[in-house]
Amino acid sequence: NQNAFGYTPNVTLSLPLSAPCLPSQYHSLQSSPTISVTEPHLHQGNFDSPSPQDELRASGYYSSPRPNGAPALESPRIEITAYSQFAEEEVEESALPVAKRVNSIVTLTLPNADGYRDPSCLSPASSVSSRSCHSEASSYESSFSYNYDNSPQNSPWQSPSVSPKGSTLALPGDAHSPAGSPRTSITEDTWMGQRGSRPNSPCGAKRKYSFNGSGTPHNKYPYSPTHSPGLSPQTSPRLSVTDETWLPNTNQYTNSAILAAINALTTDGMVDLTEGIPTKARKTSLEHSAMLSLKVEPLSEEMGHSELCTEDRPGLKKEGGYGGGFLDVPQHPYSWAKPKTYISPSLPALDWQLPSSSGQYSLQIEVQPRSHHRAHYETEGSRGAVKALTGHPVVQLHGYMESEPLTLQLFIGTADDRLLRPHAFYQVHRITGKTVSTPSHEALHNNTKVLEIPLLPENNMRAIIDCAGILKLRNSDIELRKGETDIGRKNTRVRMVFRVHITQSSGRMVSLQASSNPIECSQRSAQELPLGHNFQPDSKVLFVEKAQDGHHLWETEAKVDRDGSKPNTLLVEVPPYRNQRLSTPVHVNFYVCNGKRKRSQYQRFTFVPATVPTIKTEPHDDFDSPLTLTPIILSGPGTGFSPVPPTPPPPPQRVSPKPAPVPPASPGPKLHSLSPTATTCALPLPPQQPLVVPPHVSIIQETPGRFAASPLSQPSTLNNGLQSPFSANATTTLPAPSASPLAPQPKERSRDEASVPSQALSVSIKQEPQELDQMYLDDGDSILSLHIVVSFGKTVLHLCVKAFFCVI
DNA sequence: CTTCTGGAAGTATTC
DNA sequence: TGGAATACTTCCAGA
Repeated sequence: NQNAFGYTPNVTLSLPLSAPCLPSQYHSLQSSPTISVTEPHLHQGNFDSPSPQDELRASGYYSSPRPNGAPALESPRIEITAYSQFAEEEVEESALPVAKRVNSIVTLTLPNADGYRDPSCLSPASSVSSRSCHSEASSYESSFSYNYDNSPQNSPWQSPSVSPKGSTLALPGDAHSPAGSPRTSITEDTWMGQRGSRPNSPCGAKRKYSFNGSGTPHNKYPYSPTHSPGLSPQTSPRLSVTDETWLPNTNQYTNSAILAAINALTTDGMVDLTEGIPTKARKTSLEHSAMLSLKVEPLSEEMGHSELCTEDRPGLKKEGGYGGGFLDVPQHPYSWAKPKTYISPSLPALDWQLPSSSGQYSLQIEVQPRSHHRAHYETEGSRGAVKALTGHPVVQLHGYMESEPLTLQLFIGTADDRLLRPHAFYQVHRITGKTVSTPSHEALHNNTKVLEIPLLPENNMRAIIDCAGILKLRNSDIELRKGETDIGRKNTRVRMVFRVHITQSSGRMVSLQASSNPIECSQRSAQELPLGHNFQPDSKVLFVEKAQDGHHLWETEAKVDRDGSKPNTLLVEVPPYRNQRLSTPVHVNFYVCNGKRKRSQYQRFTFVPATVPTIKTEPHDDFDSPLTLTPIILSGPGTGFSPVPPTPPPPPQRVSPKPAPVPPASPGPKLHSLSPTATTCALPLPPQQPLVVPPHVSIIQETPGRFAASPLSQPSTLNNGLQSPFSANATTTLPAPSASPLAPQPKERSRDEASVPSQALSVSIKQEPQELDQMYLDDGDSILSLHIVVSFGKTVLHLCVKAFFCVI
């Protein structure tokens, strides 16, 4: 657990405090889980792991993971969190005239040498072109930016109602004061110079990827504290969590919080006591406190924003300053002038786990992004928007009947085995241009860039995400940030995370979140790893069973049928389980291997007793929708390939993410949807079905996302996910999952198979629709063959399952 | 001329 | 400890 929750962004210090009069509206947020609400089990795909900690937090999704397992405090509290430099920038950009803004940025205090030259604001990251620092686009965007900085999450001291310049209530560091105070100036040239030079690599020399960072030669650090482009020492939310992890005891923790508070109140400009020292080389409570800024969670946050607790808080939107004449830029097609729909002060931190549905509302990713998208560096031009197999990702909010438009937020999150959180090495990048149909604008939430997209009732609260690209930040830059514990190397998988905040008539706000399937962002990985394609002649498929202690109990290479394989297709025969007489389902894993370090993620495969003829494919992370069939032969992607000696080092076992309820299989003559979260095809099975090899093989594949709720009545050819009952999120990863070797592994899951009907052959697929090109059943030789053809970009994964039964 | 991409060379880290 | 293998970034060039 320590590892799993050892660090989490944000949160950290939770001190019981008396809550100042809080607006009821906000109070409810904190005190009631309703804000983010809903029962845990409803969140499929949003939780990475149902750990005890999670349970503890079940009552409020807002709470961040606590490494020590301490339950989140229910009462008002103050969180001490790294302050985001971005917030500041945000303010400036959105509230000040361009000229002024630039100037302000230029004068930002750069207490943190290792500051992350945040691309997001000053840089290319936020502009249409990643190469331009202050492009028109950038300016334009900023005019629409919300002032996240004012969010209580960022600073309890700043009131959203503060003037656009936020000249008052400056936080610990002047750096956060938009108005800007005397500081070292940073010109664009300077900025450019830094980022432009390859040597940017902070260390210049080889770096050690040790968490303690002791190996980081800070003296070689090229960045001068005063030159860092607007990076505040506090850095990311992760800092907090990290702090917790580092802090051995509560006392220290508390002290740190107090120090932080003191600093926040008395320091003019962040004073980094340890300035100059490599972040990772100095993780002491004191140090942290120095970098921390007070942060109040929703509940207590209000205290600092009481004035904002009213229905109308246009102030939060920069339009105030914007409309007030600060900026004279063209109006965006979409009017963001509906403050009511946006209440930043109460927005949950990005690292908080939120449900995808609550009550009548459900935020779903209708069309999943492709399994890989090459992210671009700041030194490169944009590499375009993230795409889906067919078009672009699509997100829709279901159950919302109001006429008020809402704002859909999008940020790039992690895709590892830990709780979802903003990815430190990737940022969403706004894409504009004639090919983009969806308006958007960028905002900053701590160190995370957030793309805000309108969700309009007239569009059925559905948005086509064709405006989001992914920017890759240099590992060296990020790793040196104070508090950053993640390493970038081989940490190239991300997820698009969508959020929507709905303010109900009661005043309560419901925040929902839906995360996409993992997306591989590195060029290399996308070209070499078995991502659903990239199958090579020597690719092999291995089945592995591991004991709890990690050692291998069984391992065998699956036989590949080259004759039956087609280009980009691997036809694999599921090997018989070592024990032909199972009494209970057995979980094993399989993966595709293209070479020594080129392996796909583990894919779960479950052998079940003959009485339960089902196959479920369970792709990694997020899904609940299983594909249950009675298979004998499983065909995968790739072209035929020859067996190779197995070489599987047991990858880290993944902790089961969200407790996805297994849809109850309902026996019936036809395919139909069994649950809102998964489409299931249930076919009646012959009473006594003869099974070959393994009496019954169960493949469970899961993927995060949503599914078509419509019943599948025609087990015939299905075209593209969108129309397929299996649509919704089909990802697939059967034989060739898309993942990096180091990527998260299949997590423990025991619930899935449990739902397998004993008398019905059920097939449920929950994958990216766009990736599921077609599915059809054909009756041949009394053997029902279920073919699932899933395309991964250029390649196609062909899953063929044959069973001795007939479709009725 | 700019942006989008696919490739791949050059550099940094690991093995 | 040096070379090979990998992974990460930066460049190039064509569309």
